[in-house]
Amino acid sequence: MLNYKQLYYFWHVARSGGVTRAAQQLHLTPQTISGQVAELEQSLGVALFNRVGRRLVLTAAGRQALEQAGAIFSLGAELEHSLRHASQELTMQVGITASVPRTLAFELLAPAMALATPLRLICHEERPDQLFSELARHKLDMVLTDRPLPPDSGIRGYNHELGRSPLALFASPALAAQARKGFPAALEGLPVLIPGEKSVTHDRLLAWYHQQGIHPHLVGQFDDSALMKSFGKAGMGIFPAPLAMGEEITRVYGVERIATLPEVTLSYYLVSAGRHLSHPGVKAVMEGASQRLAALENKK
DNA sequence: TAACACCATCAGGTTCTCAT
DNA sequence: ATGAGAACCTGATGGTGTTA
Repeated sequence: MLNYKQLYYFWHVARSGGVTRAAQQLHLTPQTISGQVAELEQSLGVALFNRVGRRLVLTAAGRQALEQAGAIFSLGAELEHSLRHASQELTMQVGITASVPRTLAFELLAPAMALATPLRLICHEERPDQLFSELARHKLDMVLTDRPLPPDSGIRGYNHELGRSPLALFASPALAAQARKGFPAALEGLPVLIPGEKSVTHDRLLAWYHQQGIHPHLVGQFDDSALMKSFGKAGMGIFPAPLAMGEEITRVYGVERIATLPEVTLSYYLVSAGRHLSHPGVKAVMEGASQRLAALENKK
């Protein structure tokens, strides 16, 4: 029978690069770690490390063990997390990247708040890589993002597409009127506000301008989409947003929709730590998403 | 090249848990 | 209460890397 604790010590040694560092992390002495790893090797009948000088180098078996141990501890954490939450008030920890419009995030999360079991929602906004790392450590139940978790990120997570919405361009009434006269050629020379470089919209919009043979006159770049809209409201420039947000943007910011760009579609994703969505709140978000997005687009 | 620091491991003892 | 075994400790040792 595999000793879970010994495997855990091995996992720490392999990841930290040595017995001493692993001992520091685990608040144990190196002797204990070394002894337990040696026992694990003996019980498995295979060397997990080659002793090269005073360094420990993973053998092929060690690399395989490291990879599978990661999956085992991830499952263990998932089990612990779900059991702990089963006996407590249901909470849902959500990470939201800055590039997801806040109103859209609200609409997507709303089905979770309508569950029969009361749920406490805790939202976090961080850089995508930080959110994905928190998700992998089971600190979050899901991440809402416009850019899926890359397969080569080394982080364990599963992308679930929630829905798509074409991109639309908005501006203050005067600027919008100028842009509409002979759209899209009329955009040449008109000021543009653009989301930050980490946003998918940033790349897609610039590519669209390039395709149309128009040189965008960039006057501002914003990680915070609400700030970009405020500048747009003041007539500082044309700005992009998903069509699904059109009704809200025109109503709240008093701007007008210039045009929809059907060839530029934005996707939104729910990223979960496990393949199956066991959390009822996460499940509700996933199930209600396409309906919510469609309802938003019909409002326009 | 010698001195030193660092690291892994061995030996032997203690503490804790669990079954009887 | 007691004994067995697991887990951990301290002290010591020897090998290796670094630096003056």
